[in-house]
Amino acid sequence: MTPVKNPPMMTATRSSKSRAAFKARPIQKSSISDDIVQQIMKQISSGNLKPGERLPSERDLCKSFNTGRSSLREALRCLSIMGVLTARVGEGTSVSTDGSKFLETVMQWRFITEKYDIRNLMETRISLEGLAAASSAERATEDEIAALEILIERMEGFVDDAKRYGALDLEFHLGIARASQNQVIYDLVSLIRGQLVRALAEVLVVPDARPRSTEEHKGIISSIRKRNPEAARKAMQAHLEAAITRYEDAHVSS
Amino acid sequence: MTPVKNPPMMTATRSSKSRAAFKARPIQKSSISDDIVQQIMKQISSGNLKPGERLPSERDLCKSFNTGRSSLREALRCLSIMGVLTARVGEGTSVSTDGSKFLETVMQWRFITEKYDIRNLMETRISLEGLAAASSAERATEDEIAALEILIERMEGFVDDAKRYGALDLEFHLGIARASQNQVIYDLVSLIRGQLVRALAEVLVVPDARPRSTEEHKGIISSIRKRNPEAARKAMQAHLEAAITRYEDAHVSS
DNA sequence: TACTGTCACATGGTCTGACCATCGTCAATC
DNA sequence: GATTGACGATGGTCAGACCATGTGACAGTA
Repeated sequence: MTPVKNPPMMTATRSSKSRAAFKARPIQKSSISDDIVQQIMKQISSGNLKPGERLPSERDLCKSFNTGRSSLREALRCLSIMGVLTARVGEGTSVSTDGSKFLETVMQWRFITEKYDIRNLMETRISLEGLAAASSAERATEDEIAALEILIERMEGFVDDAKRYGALDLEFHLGIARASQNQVIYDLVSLIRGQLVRALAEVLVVPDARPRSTEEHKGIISSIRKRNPEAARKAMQAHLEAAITRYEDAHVSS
Repeated sequence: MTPVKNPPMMTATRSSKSRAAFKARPIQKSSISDDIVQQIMKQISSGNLKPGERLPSERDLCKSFNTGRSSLREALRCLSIMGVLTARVGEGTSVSTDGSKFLETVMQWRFITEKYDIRNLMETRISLEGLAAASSAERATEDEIAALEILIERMEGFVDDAKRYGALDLEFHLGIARASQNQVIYDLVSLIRGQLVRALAEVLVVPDARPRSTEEHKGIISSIRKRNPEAARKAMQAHLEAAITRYEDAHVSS
C-alpha cells in the first residue's frame, strides 16, 4: 500500500570515483494504521465481518492489535470517512450497510482532484448510457418502465422550472441505468453524471431545451417498452448527442 | 459528510395504537477530522494547494485549524492512505503528484467491499473498450499504433507462457484505451480490468485461447491502422465476446 | 400496563504531552 | 573535496485524560 520509501534512486552519477554496485531492496515499512486498514478490509471482504455487524470497541481493538489508540483510530477514522465503517458515540462502530455511499464519497473526491474533459466525459457517457438503454430494453421490469413513464409525465409539468426539471432528468437517466439490472453500469453512469453536473445545469437553461429533451425521453422509453434494444440505444445516444449540441451552442453564444 | 445519525427508521409496526408520523431530519454533526479533510480537499481542488507542494508541519497545522494533533492526524492519515497526500518522516507532508494512484487505491477497495457480477463487468467492458477502439481508430497517433503492433509481435513469442501473455494482453488493452486520447475511458477500462483480473487469468489458460486471442488482436489493430472506427469497434467487441465464451466454456468444464 | 425520569456505564471524539525514528542541514573533521 | 557527526524539524506512535452521547436497568408515576 501507501509507499513509505522513495524508489531506489541509485545515485550512479555521483562523482569520479566508481563504486561497487550494491544491490539492495528498499525496506518496506508500512505504518501501523495502514496495516490495520488492510486487515479490516480483508476481514470485510472475506465475509468475516458482515455489513451491519458491530466491531469490538476501540479500546478492545487496541488490545487485539496490540497498538495505541491513536493508530487504531487513524485507521478506523479513515475507513469511516470513506464510508466503509459507521461510528456513533455511545453506540460503537459497525460495518456500513450501504456500500454505495463509499463509491459516492470517493467519486466526489475524484471530481475534486482531477478534472476530466467534458467532451471525453460525454463521449463515454453516450456509450455507457446507450448500453444502459439497450440493456433496459431487454431486462427492465414492467414496474420500472411504468415508473419511468410516470416520471416523464411529471417532467412535463416542470418544463418551466429548470432546476426541478434537471433533478427529474437526473432521476430519469439513473432510472434507466438501474433498470439495466447492471450494477456496474449504474455506478459508472452516476459517477460520470456527477462529474457533469455543473455543465448540464447550463444545458437545460437553454431556451427550448427542455421541451425537446422531453420528446427525446419519450422516444427512449417507447423503445424500451417495445423491448427493442438497438432502437433504445440509438434513441438514447441521439438524445445525448443533441444535448451536446445544445451545450455547445449555449457555450458559444455566451 | 459521514452520517452520524441513523436513518429515520419509522418504527411504524410498533403496537396496536397508531401514532402520528413525525417527520424529522437527523441532526448532522460532522466531526473535526471530517471538516479538515473537506477543507484540505477544497484547497487542492481550488488550486490553492498544487501537487507536489508541501503542507505546513502537523504541529503548525494544529494551530491553524485550532485543533488537537490527533484530530488533525486522523484527517491527514486518511488522505495519505487514499493517496491524496504523501507523508514522510523528517520530510513533511505534501500533495501527491500522481493523482491516478488515488483512483487505483479506491477501486481496489471497491472491489473488496462489493463484488460485481462478472457478466455485468464484461458487458460494460465490451461497450467501453469498443468505444476505446473506435476512438483510437480516429485519434491514435502513428507512434501509438506502431507500439501496439510491436506489442502483438512480442505476444506471439509468449503464446506458451500464460502469465507473461496475460501481462502483455493487459498492456495491449490499456494501450488502446490510452490511444483513444480519452482519459475517462482509460481510467474506466483500467478500473474494470482490475476487477476482472482474477477471472481473466482463468480465461487465458484455456488451451488454444492465446493463439486465437492473438489473431483477434491483429484484426483490431488492423482496423485502427486503417482508421476505420466502426470496424475497430466491432473487432474489439467480437474479441471480448469470444473471450466471454472461452471463459464460460472453461467455467462449465471445470 | 405503559410511560418517564434517573443513573451508572460503555463508547466514540478530542486534547495534551511525551518519546522515537528518520531526514535535511551544516559545521567539523580527515 | 569527501566524509562524518551533531542538531533541529518532522511524522509515527503511545498513554492518559476528559467530554458528550447512547444504552440498559431500575425505580417512580399515572
